[in-house]
Amino acid sequence: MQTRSRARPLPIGRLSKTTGVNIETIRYYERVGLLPAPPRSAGRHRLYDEAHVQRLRFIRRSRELGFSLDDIRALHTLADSGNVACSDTREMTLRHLADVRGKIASLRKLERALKVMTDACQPDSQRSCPILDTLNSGW
Amino acid sequence: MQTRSRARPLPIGRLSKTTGVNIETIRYYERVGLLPAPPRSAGRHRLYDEAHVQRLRFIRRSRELGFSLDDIRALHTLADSGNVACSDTREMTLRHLADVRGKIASLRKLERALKVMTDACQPDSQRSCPILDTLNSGW
DNA sequence: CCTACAATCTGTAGCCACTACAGATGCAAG
DNA sequence: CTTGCATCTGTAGTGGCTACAGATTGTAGG
Repeated sequence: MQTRSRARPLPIGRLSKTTGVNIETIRYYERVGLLPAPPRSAGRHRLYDEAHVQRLRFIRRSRELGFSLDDIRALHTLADSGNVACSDTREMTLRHLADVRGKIASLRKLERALKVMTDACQPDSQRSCPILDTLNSGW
Repeated sequence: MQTRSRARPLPIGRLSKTTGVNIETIRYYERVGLLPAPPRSAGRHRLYDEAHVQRLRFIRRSRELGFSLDDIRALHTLADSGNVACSDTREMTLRHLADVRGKIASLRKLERALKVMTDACQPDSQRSCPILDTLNSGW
């Protein structure tokens, strides 16, 4: 196979397709310093290589796990620092996990409250709407 | 008791304190047409009455239940329309409930993935960081 | 009545993470 | 060389606030 030879660089549209990240988002990541600015063609079109593909996949996966762009910047710094930095990433991830669990807990509270309201709101309760009553007077 | 006499109007700071809504947020709600513009003093300071207090409490409670400002506008319209509109509010609330449940489900997926990562990342796994490995190569 | 000082005013800009244009170029296939 | 898609830059919008700056107003104490 010849894929070990230097791969030809990808324009932004192909990078977008292979990584599943929107073109506008890729340019946004470059603007905010998350993805390094690639070299350009003579006509100023961006030309990406395999390292950019890896970097962008890292970013996408981190976003899917709910990390903020600041978190991802920190993860990049750790990953690039050479030393393993496992305890740092672990700490970040645990913080994020705690955050996610907090969000789940408050959404569950919400879910329960909304369920109580819709359960109370039956077609035969005609003289007032329990949902509006709740919103008007608290619960 | 004399509280049945016409209550004296509240300036924005008192409205903020009695409802727990930030002053800037109150003005924002007025700007986006969620809270009706109150009468003003000679010096253009806003003067709120009891109806505003009720309206703002309604908004705050709806926000706490996760309704968007657009949802709340719709709820106000329904509430003000005179007829009970129970089926409409119920439908809105059910939609919102489904949305909340969807969010809970995806946060739970996230939670599981993050837990797997932090569990794999033990102090004795020295040669590479499982978290960074996951972000680099997928899972 | 005057003076402090607190409260409020308007208008604008920032936050996060994108997304959506407009209008001007570049590039590659036929 | 033409056609038509891809890409370029720059700007503005989204939701739901929040944070100023700089000017005015309201009010309590002396």
